[in-house]
Amino acid sequence: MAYWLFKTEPDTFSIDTLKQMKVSPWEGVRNYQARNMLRDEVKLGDQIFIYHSSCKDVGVVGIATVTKASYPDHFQFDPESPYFDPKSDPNNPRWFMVDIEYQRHLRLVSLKRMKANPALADMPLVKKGSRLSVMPVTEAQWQEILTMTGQF
DNA sequence: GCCAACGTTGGC
DNA sequence: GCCAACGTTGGC
Repeated sequence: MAYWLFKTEPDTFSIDTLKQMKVSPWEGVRNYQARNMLRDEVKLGDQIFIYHSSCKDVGVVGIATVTKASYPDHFQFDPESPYFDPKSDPNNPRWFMVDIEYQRHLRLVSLKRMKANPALADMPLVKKGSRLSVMPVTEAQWQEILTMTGQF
């Protein structure tokens, strides 16, 4: 089982939205590096930190698990969707997604605190200019962030 | 294949 | 809302 961090803008889709939906597709990832991980590496049962970006309280806010691995993101073929990609070929889809299930909220671990923690210095998240929206998390980083919530 | 122009991300 | 940093596009 592997660990990941998924970014989302809470104004669009928050940890609370996920809690209400219980299970949701993680659609709309339109970045090749992130796509490759969603398509090839994120597996059933993997654990995910949900991270809120572009908002007042930026940071890790909860945990989800993968309930369905890698399948084509159908929104890429929907002209009405903001995630529509006219260049994607239905016979060879460009974008993939997974389904995730809400597990629990965490007390906010802010980006500021994560940046200040040397144990997390290798995370793409804390590096200047990083825009990766799906990233791997090592077991040590996962445990460190859990410890930082103070919830045990 | 280079790289300038452009659009987007995301913290602040 | 600003803007630096980044990824993508497309002309050549």
